[in-house]
Amino acid sequence: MHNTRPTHAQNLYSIISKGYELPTDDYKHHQWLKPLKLRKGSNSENNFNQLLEQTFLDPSKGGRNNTQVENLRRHWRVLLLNLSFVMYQRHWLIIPMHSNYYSEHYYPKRLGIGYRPTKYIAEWLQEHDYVVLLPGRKYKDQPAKARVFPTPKLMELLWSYFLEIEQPIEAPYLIINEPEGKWESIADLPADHPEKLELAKINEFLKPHQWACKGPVQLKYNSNAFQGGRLYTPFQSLPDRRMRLRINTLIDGENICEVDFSANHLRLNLAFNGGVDAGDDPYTTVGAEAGIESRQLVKKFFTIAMGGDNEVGALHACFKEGISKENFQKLKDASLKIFPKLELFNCWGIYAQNFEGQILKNVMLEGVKAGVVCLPVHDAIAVPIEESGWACDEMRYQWDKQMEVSAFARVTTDIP
DNA sequence: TCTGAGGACACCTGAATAAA
DNA sequence: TTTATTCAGGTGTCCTCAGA
Repeated sequence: MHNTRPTHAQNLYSIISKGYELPTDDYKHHQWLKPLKLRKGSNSENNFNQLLEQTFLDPSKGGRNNTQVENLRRHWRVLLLNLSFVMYQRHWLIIPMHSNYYSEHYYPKRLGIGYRPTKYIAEWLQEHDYVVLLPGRKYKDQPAKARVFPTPKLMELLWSYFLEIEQPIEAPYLIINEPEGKWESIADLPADHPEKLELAKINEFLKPHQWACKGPVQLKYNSNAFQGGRLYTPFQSLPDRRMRLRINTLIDGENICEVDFSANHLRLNLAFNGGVDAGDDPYTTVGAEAGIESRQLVKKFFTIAMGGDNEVGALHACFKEGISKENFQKLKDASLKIFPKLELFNCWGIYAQNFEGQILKNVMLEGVKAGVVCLPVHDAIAVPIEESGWACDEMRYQWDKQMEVSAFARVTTDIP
C-alpha cells in the first residue's frame, strides 16, 4: 500500500495546510455526511480509535451510560471521518440542526446518526476550537443548513487518516439530480438496464484498487434517465487549481496524470451542429480575430455563451466576469465568422455534459477491459502516469466515435 | 425506583420573501 | 405597507431504555 507512505500523506497535508483559509461558502462547496470507513486492515485504525477515545469521546461523554457512550462513539466516528474527508476536498460539511431532518430522512438513518448527539458534537467541536460552525439560514432562494469546517487545530490531528478513508463502493450508481420524488424512476429501472450494468461493471473493477477519496463512480442524470448524465466520484472534488492537490495523489501507489479534452464544449458544439473541426486552439484563433489577447477571457466568453439560453442573460453574465459589452460583441462576431455553424445561447452546456459523460464512461469501460484504473474528473480522466499514452489514444478514439467524426478530438496531459 | 440520554413530535421564533 | 408563507433553528413534552 504505497498510498499510505508517510511521505506521501505529509506531502498532501503540507499542500492543504499552507495558507489555511475557509472554503467558499456556496452550494458547490457544501457536502453531506457520507458513509465513510477506514480501509479494512488499515494501519491507522488503532491510532484513529485512540484519538477518538482519548481526545474526543472521553472529554465529551459526560454522564452517559455504556449504551449511550457507544452511541456517541458511533457519532464521533462518522463526524471525524467526514471532517477528515472535507478538509482535503475543501468543502463545508453540512450538519442539519433540525430534529425533524433526522427522523424523516433516509441518509441519517443509514448512517445511524440522530439529532441530539450530532448537534452536541458539532457544538462541542466549536466550543473547543476544532471547527468553524456557520449557522443555517434561509438566504434568498438559497436556504443553507448549518455547516462546519475543521480549524488548523483539528486538521493537525486528522491529516494522517485521509488516505485510509474510503466510501464503500456500493450501489446505487445511477442517481437523478432532481427533487427526491423522482428517485423512484431510477430505483425502478430494470436490473438489466444497460447503464446500470455498465456502472456496476466499472465499480466492481475499481473495488480492489486504491486512490485518494476513494468512493463509487456514479452517473448522475440531469433530469431523466433518457437524457444521459455526468460521471461523479468524490476524487474529482479534490482541489487542483488554487492548490495542486489532486494531481499529487496516487493510484495504487503510482503517480498519476490527467488527460483533458481541450476546448471540449466548443469542440462538441461544432462537431454536433456542423461536423466541423475546431482546430488545435480555437480560443486563441477567436481571440486573435476579435483582437483580444487573453485566452482566459475568450474561454470565459464561450463558457457563458454556450451555457445560457439567451443572449441578454449571457451579456449580463459576461459583464459580471469583466467582459465589456464591446468585447462581448467582438467575441460573438469573431466566433460566428470563424465558425458559422457554431450555436450560441442555446443551453449547449447540458448537452455537452451528457456527451462528456457518455464518452468518459466508454473510456472507463475500455479501461476495465485493459485493466487500467481510470477516474473521471469533469472533462478529463486520471490514470496512472505510465498509462497516459493509452488514455490519450482511447479518449481521442471514444470522442470521435461518439460524435461520429474522425480526428476532431484533441487532448492535453497534466502531470504532477 | 430514580436518573440521564435521546427519539419523536408539536409548536415556537425569526428572517426572507411573495402576495395582497 | 401589511400579511401570509416558507424554511431554518430552538424548546418543551412524552416516552423508552439502560444502569446505578
